[in-house]
Amino acid sequence: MLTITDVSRRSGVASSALRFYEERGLIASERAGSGHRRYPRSVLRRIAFVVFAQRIGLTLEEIGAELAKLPADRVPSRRDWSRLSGQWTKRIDQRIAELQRLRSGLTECIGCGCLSIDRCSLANPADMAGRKGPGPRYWLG
Amino acid sequence: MLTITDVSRRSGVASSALRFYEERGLIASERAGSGHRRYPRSVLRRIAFVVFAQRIGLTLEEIGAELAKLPADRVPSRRDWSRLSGQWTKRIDQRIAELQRLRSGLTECIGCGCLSIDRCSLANPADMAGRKGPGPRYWLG
DNA sequence: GCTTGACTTCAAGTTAACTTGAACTTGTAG
DNA sequence: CTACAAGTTCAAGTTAACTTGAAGTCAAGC
Repeated sequence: MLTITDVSRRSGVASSALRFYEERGLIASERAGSGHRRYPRSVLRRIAFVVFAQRIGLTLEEIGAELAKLPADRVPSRRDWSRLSGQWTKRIDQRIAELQRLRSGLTECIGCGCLSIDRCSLANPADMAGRKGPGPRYWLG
Repeated sequence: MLTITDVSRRSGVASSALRFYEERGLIASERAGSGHRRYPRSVLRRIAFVVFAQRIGLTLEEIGAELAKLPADRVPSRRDWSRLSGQWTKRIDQRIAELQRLRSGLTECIGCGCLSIDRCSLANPADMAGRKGPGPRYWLG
């Protein structure tokens, strides 16, 4: 069993973040008699999954939903993990496609002078117009 | 000259956001005798640039720095705009490359079982380890 | 026995990019 | 002339993902 500092060092995730993840139900810990956290080795893979998923662009809430699909009664197998990440390929491809669209817009659109908002579909794509509710635009990408 | 509501409707950007952009120095306005904002048509292109740049992943601060490179004494030409966006292609390509790296990691890495943080370069890439200072990891991607 | 370091909880602070609300003024249609 | 929509400023709230600080407990070495 590992202490929180052990896990932090091995995962590169700060211990404050580990406590935060626990609060959010992403990881779990047992407690030593003293009340200190003790982690099984398997938590490292779970944390790796979280970090990986974040890089891809999932929110912690989404990640939590994914992790909830894992079997609770045993340490997840290789197969369990790969089932989870099956959906990600699609998501990555979508994002790549958007970036490529933006990329071609750079030459075609800004270059040609059509970047005038109402005529240019790149400047005001559907997912932009379709946003609703408050909150920073940043989170809606 | 356009009112703030005109500009908001034509750009799809809320008027509160337009005032915010002005406060940040991204756009400017003249004032009618009443104190109400009046915008020249050219502001629409400037706003389009901001929106576009955000989709690509630049922060408002970075965008402001780019916009500062435009000539202040005249309405920017097509050429002026395309000079600015010249750097973006590189940035987009880098992001696409990272996503593709992550994508192949999905099958190669999670699938094979090496997603164990210390052995897996995907779970702990260089740019991740190299982060320093406080603040949420989200902003450092 | 005592200090030092690791751990705990809980509340509050940080960041970017806005939005919302309050309190007030201006413009326009009837 | 009177509504009422649209504009203004300024302060404070919102979101996600954490970090930081306070105040206290636990463990190991000298």
